[in-house]
Amino acid sequence: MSKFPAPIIKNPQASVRLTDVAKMVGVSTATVSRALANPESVSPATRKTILDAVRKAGYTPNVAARNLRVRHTKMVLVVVSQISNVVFAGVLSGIDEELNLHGYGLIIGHLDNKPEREEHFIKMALSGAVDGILLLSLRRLPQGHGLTMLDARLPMVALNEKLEGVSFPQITVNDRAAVHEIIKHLYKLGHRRFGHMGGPDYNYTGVERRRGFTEALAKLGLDASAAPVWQGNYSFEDGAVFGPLFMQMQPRPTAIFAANDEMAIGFIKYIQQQGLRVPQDVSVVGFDGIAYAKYLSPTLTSVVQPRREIGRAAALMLVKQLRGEAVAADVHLDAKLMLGDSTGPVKV
Amino acid sequence: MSKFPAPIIKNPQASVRLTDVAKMVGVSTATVSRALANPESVSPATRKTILDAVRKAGYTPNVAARNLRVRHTKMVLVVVSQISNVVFAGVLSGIDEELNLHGYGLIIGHLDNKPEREEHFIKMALSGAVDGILLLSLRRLPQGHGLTMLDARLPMVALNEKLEGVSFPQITVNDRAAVHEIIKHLYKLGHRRFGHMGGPDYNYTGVERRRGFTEALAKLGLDASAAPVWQGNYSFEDGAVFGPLFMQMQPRPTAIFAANDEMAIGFIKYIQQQGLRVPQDVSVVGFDGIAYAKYLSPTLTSVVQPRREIGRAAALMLVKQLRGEAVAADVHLDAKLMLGDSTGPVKV
DNA sequence: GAGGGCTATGTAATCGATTACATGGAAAGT
DNA sequence: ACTTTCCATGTAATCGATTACATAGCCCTC
Repeated sequence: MSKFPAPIIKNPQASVRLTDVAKMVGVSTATVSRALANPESVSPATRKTILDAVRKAGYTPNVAARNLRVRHTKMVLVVVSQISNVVFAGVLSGIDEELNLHGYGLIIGHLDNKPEREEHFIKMALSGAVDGILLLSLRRLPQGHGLTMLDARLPMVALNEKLEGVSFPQITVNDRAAVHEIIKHLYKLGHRRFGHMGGPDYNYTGVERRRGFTEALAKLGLDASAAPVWQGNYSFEDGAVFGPLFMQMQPRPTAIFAANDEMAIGFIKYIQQQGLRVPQDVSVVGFDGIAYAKYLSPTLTSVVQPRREIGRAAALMLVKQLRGEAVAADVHLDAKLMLGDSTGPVKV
Repeated sequence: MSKFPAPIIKNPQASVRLTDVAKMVGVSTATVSRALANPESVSPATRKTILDAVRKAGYTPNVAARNLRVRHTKMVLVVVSQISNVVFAGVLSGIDEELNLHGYGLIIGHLDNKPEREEHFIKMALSGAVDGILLLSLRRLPQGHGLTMLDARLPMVALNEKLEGVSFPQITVNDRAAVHEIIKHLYKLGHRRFGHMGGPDYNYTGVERRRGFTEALAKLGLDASAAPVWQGNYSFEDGAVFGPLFMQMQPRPTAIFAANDEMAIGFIKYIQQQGLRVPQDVSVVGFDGIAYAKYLSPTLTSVVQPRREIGRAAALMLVKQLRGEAVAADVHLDAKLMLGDSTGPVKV
């Protein structure tokens, strides 16, 4: 058994080459190539003949050959930890949209929450399969490890992350400011005892949202160190896990800020089952503003992230680098507070 | 200004070629290539020297050159109408997982609900950028149009769709059987007046779920033609749109089956706002079994789709074709009814 | 009408791997 | 000792485009 089975080409004779078209028309391959890439550089008459022949023969240039010769692929790799995450999916849509506009294609490197897969995508990038890389919400790694080692090799942009000691631009949402807004809103409703269900601290968003929380409390003159801060992994399940912890507190916080919507939802479900009412007994705020938030009972107060814009901005920055243009060092976008029914005045 | 700007290579001299390694070691390029692809075919001594040099030089084979020569890319294109759809995202995860296992990479062709983009991916496939294609829930097109025209050119598999006059295998979920189960369940709870919020009829799932609905009613001896059947586009918004239609019916159906969860959720939200209670006043069933279904109030009765398995099965079938192995004509997977609190006995 | 410039096209090198075929030498068989 | 086989390696063709450079013909100009 051969180690390299022949590729299955259902219809081998159907593959038309540039040479074939050239022969059909009776010109050189150079002329055909030019007629396709640079129509004005060929006389109108030959151009027409060639284009007709191309259509008739169903010729499509072989990209491997082209890529080899021109030394780029017009492809971008975006490495993402989990595509089924709705926030990432939205960002991905934005990336795809913008890249498309500029003639670039998209290869998704799905880590599936297995950081060791980075190795595979590093190889891919090094092999010249893509012209640039987008890093979406990656787990922080020691400097120079993982995909960041490609820093010096390829144009890159990081999204939703703030990597240290790295020379490429990064684009983030101003999470901390959004958290300040949340806390201020709750404060105005009379809340003074807060709790936070935070995300993991191996990436930017988890850290920033937590930091925003303690900062905001301090700013309001409250004792941040007295506020319970739990740590979860952004799942419904972890939200539910915090439920019992919350229930047994004495006194309980009157307002909970969760670092993402899923945890907020899991938490609300749990405490509702315990007979508590939201927001009458506790106010709960999420983060991300996923579509489902509007359909829960109560609807969830959250922060809506400009997902598509994050993606587009990052893609555009990468494209600019690819074109050799200068790019801003970093970009910050703003998220917007979305008021729902899960927050209300503190119980008197 | 040149039409073809030079690619930006941040560190051009860093790109090591096979020849460079060969020179370093003092062997021919053939030997280096063999040491990498087929280690046993090279003497242990040279193998070690070569592998060391490869590591030291940081050499990674150029894929464009390889692809050109071996005439395949080890890449698969999956065309999907909307990646932010959670069902598709789950399927995508499964595809990615299985493909990975077999050494294939994944290029996602995102239509973003714009069918005209198919053209672009057809070109891509024809240009030899991928070895095979996966079609995920595509809009039905007249025979031989759109991506199905590639039927004779490349190995393909369709998911969640049943295209006509096409020679490649297709994998689907037995939606109709699942719908039968739903209706039977509701019937046992005493329901006799049913309504259906269907999906669009330009793809398989919409048609099948609607067909399952009328079939199931008929099987129970009910007058299917009397049951209201609306048509939506699977969105929350459309679910809400059916709300007023439902409200003004006289008499109202006591049970509503929605062709997906989003519509069910949008509908429930609307009628709850109108003061109706689910399931006391109406039972509602969704389809897909998205994670959020468990966190609504009431939790949603739905059908959980084996998303990951659909993806894996399809990917495996494609890989088999790619290896020239025989594959089953079509595959049907089963979905499982998931009971929630949105269904209950009919009001007496 | 000689020379310069311009346009349309052709010739052939090139990108960087893989691999069919050739070869030299060692091991094995007679 | 002589042929055969086999193993490790080398030589060079090949994949299919793009494009630098060369050239032929035409138009202009002086």
